[in-house]
Amino acid sequence: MEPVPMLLAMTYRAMGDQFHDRLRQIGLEPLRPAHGYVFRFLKEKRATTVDIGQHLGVTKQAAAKIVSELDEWGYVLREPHPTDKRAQYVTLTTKGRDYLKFADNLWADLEAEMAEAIGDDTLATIRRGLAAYLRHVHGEDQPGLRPVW
Amino acid sequence: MEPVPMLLAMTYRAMGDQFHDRLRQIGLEPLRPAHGYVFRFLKEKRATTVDIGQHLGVTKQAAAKIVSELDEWGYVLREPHPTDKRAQYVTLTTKGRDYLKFADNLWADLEAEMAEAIGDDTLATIRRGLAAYLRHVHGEDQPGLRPVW
DNA sequence: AGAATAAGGTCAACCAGGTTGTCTACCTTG
DNA sequence: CAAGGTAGACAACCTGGTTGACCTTATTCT
Repeated sequence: MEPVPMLLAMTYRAMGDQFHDRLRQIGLEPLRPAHGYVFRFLKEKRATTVDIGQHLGVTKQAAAKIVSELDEWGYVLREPHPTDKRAQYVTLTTKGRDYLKFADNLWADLEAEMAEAIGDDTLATIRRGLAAYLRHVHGEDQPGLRPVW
Repeated sequence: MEPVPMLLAMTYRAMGDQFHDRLRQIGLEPLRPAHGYVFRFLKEKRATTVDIGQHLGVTKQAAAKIVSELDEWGYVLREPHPTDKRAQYVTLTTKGRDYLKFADNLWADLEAEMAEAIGDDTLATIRRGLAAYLRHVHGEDQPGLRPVW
């Protein structure tokens, strides 16, 4: 009997691989998951590199590396912080926002296919079940994403 | 709304972290997930380093590194292959088998707690749902575990 | 049988994605 | 206004993988 974590990991991989494949089929360069998480984070709030590192659960240095990649590729730019001369806000460029929108659609597609394969209700139960478990383990405070990837 | 893969990843982490913590509490040295997967694999079949690499989804060199660690720590030993003078069988020592048994119990505990937190039926649905999805994606041929870790 | 090719294992160089540690410039608080 | 904390850059290092070359033994193909 497969242990549950194995199922989780394999499903995660399977979805991620599909995502990656389709992105490439379309010719969009497939960034790493961490990049996607940064996009999603930046859509919500203006954030500094340190904020990003915290959200990702990595050191600020690691976050800085990711940010400067994204900058180099034109998905993001750093602008001076209005009041704090040390800090910089990292913000999504149009290219970044477009990528995110596209990726979100793709995720939705994949999820829809999953729903079709295993049933809407089953998928809904999985969602609720996992979310409930996470609440049970961590209480209300999310621990950041932390490198699974 | 959280994307599903995120839920999968976070749950995987959460369970893995708990496993790790408890193992350490008890004083058992916490090996990495890959080691555990090797144990589970070796319990079933006699295997060479190459087999292990294939099962794990990594190169034989990476597998060799893992195996020699396990050997060094006494969980495993290499014995000459009866008919093929190039090859060596990797087999579990008693220490390795004990570790595996212990770990399996621990996993069972964690899973039981999960069941308690979210309901037996929900957990069962998750199991079945994920397994069904994996079949749907890969057909019958398992692709090996591949580093999620 | 003998030659070409494939496969197991090891060694070595390298790479990616993190880490820690240190430094400077700036901010905040007593 | 001095003391301590924080954003960010730079550098050294670690881990867990990779690729490539090689030797030895097996297998396959004339």
